[in-house]
Amino acid sequence: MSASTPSAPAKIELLELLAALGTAQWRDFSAAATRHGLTGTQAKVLAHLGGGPLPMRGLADRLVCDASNITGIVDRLEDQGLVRREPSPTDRRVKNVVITSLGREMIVRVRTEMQATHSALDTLNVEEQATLYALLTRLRPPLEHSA
Amino acid sequence: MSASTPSAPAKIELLELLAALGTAQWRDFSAAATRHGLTGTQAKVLAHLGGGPLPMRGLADRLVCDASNITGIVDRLEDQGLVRREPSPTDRRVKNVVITSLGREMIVRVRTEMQATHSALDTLNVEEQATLYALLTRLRPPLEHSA
DNA sequence: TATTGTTATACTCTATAACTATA
DNA sequence: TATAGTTATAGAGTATAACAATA
Repeated sequence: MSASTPSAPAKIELLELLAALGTAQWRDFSAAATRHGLTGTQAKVLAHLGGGPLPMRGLADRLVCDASNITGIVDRLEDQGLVRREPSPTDRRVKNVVITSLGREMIVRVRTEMQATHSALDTLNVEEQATLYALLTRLRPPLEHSA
Repeated sequence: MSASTPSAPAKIELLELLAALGTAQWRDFSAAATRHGLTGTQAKVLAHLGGGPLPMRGLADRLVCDASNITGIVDRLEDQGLVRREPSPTDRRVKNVVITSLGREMIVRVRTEMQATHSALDTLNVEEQATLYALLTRLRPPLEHSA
């Protein structure tokens, strides 16, 4: 049954494979976060803050959710000492969310504990990983602006 | 073979690309569901029931969540006439969840309205889709048992 | 006037624990 | 004893609407 020649898989199959993989990937990430006392969303926020501070509004854009939700999410992260709010020097309406050193340690730990995803990638050799990366990169832009 | 080999992307980059894609894919699916008055989870249940009836417990396994959650989820779907509960003929403890014809129409509509994902796939030619499908298939098994 | 962040509200999804009716 | 489904509860994420402070 396992056809070694995929001979143009139906689009719908590729779509659902992508969906199944995405779901599993998120589950893996969330499970790793839970092991460290975080929710998947909280860990995702920490990951987004790794590149530098972001205003509340910027986080809402990245999570693709209403801005009102960010208040509570950042509250809970701040309670755990993983981020802190800082007033913007240029716009007194804005609060920048900064990841703390503790938050940085946390997201590193979560990332290194995504066992399932790591082991899955190990089934591909370097050249295959490069091919996959190239194809996924071309898929990314249109999907990113989906919402 | 793509001429542009990105010189062995770091594993972490491939990982995050996969995560970003999975997130976008789920967002696209959820948005399509919302346009039809469903949540992403409700639409996912309908998708799982497309292959035939499943007991409550079977749905819990597929959604990878506690069985107690399924009661409410199926309740809300039943209120909308998209599924119905049927007693199992062989085990009086079991209730099989059956998708209705209305439910079937609904999930078809949701699937055909995943605009972003469809347009993303269109950026790849048939051969590239086959290559991607083959690579993702090899990634699937270990990821599926992640939780 | 428009934007940033917040609050209040309501709904859905989630896990845990305890219960029932079956097996 | 074990399993299927339910109920009760509490926490988290989500959208909507309204508000104060600032631009």
